Amino acid sequence: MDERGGVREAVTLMPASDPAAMLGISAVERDTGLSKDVLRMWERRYRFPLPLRDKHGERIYPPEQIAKLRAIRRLMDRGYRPGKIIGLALEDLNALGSAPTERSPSDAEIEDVLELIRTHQLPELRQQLNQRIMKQGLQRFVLDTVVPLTSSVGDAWVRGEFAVFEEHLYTEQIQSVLRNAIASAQAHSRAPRVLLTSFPTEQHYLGLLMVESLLVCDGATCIPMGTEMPAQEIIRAASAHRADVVALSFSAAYPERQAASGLKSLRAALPRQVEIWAGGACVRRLRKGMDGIVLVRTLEQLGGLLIDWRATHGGA
Amino acid sequence: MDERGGVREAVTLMPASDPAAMLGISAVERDTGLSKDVLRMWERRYRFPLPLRDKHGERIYPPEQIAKLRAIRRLMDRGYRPGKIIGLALEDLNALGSAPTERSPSDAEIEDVLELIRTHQLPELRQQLNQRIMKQGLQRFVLDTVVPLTSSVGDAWVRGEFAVFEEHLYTEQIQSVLRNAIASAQAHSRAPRVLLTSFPTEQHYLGLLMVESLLVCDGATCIPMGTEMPAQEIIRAASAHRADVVALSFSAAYPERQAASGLKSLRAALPRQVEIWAGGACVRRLRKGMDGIVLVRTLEQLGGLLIDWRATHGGA
DNA sequence: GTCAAACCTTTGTCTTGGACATAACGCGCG
DNA sequence: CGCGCGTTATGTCCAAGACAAAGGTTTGAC
Repeated sequence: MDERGGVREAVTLMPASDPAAMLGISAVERDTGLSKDVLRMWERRYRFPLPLRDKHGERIYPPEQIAKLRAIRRLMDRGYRPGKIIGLALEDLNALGSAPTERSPSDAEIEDVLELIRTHQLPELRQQLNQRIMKQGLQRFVLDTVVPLTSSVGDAWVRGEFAVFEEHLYTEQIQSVLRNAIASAQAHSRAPRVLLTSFPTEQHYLGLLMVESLLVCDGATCIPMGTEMPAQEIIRAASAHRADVVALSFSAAYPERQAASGLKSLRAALPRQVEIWAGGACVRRLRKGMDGIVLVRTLEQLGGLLIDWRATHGGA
Repeated sequence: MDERGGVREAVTLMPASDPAAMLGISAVERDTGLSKDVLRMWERRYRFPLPLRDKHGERIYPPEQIAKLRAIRRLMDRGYRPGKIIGLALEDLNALGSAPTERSPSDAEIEDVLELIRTHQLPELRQQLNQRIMKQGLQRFVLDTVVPLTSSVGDAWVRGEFAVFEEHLYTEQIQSVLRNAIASAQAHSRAPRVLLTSFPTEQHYLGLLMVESLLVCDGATCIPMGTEMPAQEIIRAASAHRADVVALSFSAAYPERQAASGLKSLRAALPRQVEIWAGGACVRRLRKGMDGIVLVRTLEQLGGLLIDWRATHGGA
């Protein structure tokens, strides 16, 4: 009932857009992550988007508007506010977005992998990734390959160079490869015991997997709980599993404010000896530190944090 | 902004419920999967739920009502309609739900695993699962262990015997184990090429993983695309990867009608030589067969389907 | 000069009630 | 029985408004 993503007929005969690509408000909500309420509110306030209407008077969004909405959403994730950018043309938005493209040194190697995705060479992709793990070791693989690769894929996707399915396929393969590597590396379980998860609405799994990989490399004991864990449950789980650290991941799309307040109340509820580590793109944007919470701004820090923890708790 | 799951104060001083456990309408939507519109509509039509109001006049739902909503949702997934059951007491709902508990013969072994989850013995759980794979082989493991185990865990969860985090932890471990098994089993890639995915809003990943496991056991080439793939993308992906079969998974919660219409339009858009296999709890409820679509009512059928396919397409 | 409190602006969520599409049900007819 | 059809049950969408909370900005104190 909440899905009307199928074909809809426009009431007008404007040849502007392919009627097959028009989406209802529910489908746009899914596609862009902007709630129905927000879509209607923007229409009222900013006069964008201005969808057509089907024969029943319901909104149908042409693909151009959906593309622009996606671009806006992407910029908002980076901290822009809608009022400032909603008036810009799609190309200007894209320019804003791709401006700070920080290409890493090992450009060529990344490009090779992108090419495999582009040409749908699944076995070769898998092999290539496994080969890199072998060559670099899991730790360097995550830091030097997975991180830049994932952001390149994300960029290519918003620029329309990658289809949705290509991005999914990539994610799928990386997850598979990382899980396997984790399983192999996971042998001796030493302290600390780290509980890995994210808050509700935060579905990004890959970040958690990268963290788990790095922690396992350094011999920590991981308790992976998957995504979208309510605070109450995190507290119960930390106690049940005698966690020393609760590690939370926040993607760029996660609202900063929500992250801060969630962390604060979690801090208040957890015993003081349990550390909280917060990481991910959202955390990178937070200006101030938070009391009793370790902000992990880059994955490279993780190793050091482990060492610190062991130094502090070694005697205990 | 869309998250108000935190503590809220009730306007009344009724001692009926713990104010800390009250949730706003957004949180309830996430928790139950019932949209805000539906929650408000039920309140109008059926006089349930009847949430309290906070000082701003906004709905706050006490835990009892949330529990009942969850039970209703669960029954609806099994085909009940809201009007018939919304008047029942929570205990009656639970009785309805747990009535057809088909306990499998190997009860005791399942119970052992449940106990490990209950007592939070992560390494033992992992070991136990891996041991079973070794003993039974991947195929029997999926059919005889994962399937009944998963449904037992689900039942225990709705009965409140398992916490959310315990269920997540279980899911996490099973996925990890299955992925590893898939990676090991995946060697020679033979026909058919099977594209694995689900429609948008269908997030259940475990079903896909089980299917992939079984297919890999029989030497098929799997192209796992993850969940929530729009029909348009499935079509593009099938073409890009020259898929012979598109396999889709539908959990119990997926609306039947949506499944049927989605499958129909997908069938119309895909080339005739590409088969469509649809499986999952939702499909099991569908009465009639659909033209040009293979309904996989139980996972056991998969092996036979592969054999059939190869028999038909062997010469080509 | 720096920090913080107070204020203004922007933005998103919630509310109500109604309209309406359409799925599911149940009945009567071949 | 199985099929078609009318009826009921159910969910989504719409509109406009209220208001809280986040972000930014200005002022004031130290």
